[in-house]
Amino acid sequence: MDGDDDAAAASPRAQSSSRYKGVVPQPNARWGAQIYERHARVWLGTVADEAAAARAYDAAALRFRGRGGAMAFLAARPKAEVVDMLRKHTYDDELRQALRSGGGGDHALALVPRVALFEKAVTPSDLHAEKHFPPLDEAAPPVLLAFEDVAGGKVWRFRYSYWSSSQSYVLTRGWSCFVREKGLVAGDTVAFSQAQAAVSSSTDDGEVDVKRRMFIECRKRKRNDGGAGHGDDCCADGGARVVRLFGANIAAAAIGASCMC
DNA sequence: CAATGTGTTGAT
DNA sequence: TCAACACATTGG
Repeated sequence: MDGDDDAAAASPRAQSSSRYKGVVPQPNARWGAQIYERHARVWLGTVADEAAAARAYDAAALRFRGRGGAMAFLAARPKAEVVDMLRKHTYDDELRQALRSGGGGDHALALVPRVALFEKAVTPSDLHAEKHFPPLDEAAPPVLLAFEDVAGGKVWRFRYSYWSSSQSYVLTRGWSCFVREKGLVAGDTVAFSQAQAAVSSSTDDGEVDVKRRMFIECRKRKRNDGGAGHGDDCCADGGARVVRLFGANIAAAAIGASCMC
């Protein structure tokens, strides 16, 4: 470690680096924003607020790469994630959504003002998700809901439908993958939230639909056992445990048949 | 003089 | 493409 305690205050650029992309510390304890395009650096100016600099970069990124389409979409994502999307057959959906919301992905996710929807432990319980998610007619076909992962910005898509057999609303397709990849076990909680401000996007037809961006965040319960007696192995029951989160008792066959993992 | 943004380099 | 660092330039 370097003793830049007082140096950080006095010395120019000692303020280490920014956690935001395109944001660089300036000598006077201010922040500069820059973006690279075609081998050249485009200076976006200096501001006092680090977050403001991040927003400046965001705006620029949208301008420079917003209309880039799939190229930008791909460029903005780790190769592993793209491969992942292809394997899950969600590439088209996610690309469409990315293009609609404008931008190839924003790292400043944490800056989006959100309001909490609900939070629930991953355990059998009766959750009334229908009070929070978009209205779903019992007769209507299932819808796809997209949630942006607060940790990383990855988009998780779940099929949201009503099961008349159990008279409950459930998240099915995609949920087991989410649980597995996140390493969730019973006792952990998953928090749902949505952007405070609605986002309106116009479709090709000229229609304008207003949506709220929805977010998902994992909160792992503090673990107390050292790994012995692994009764919580999440793959043991094929993810059925987690689906019960919504009070539904999903059949293994239902997931297995359409499993995207 | 303080603030700014370009030159430049090394890394990913 | 990116950020770290140095420094020439700007302008009040």
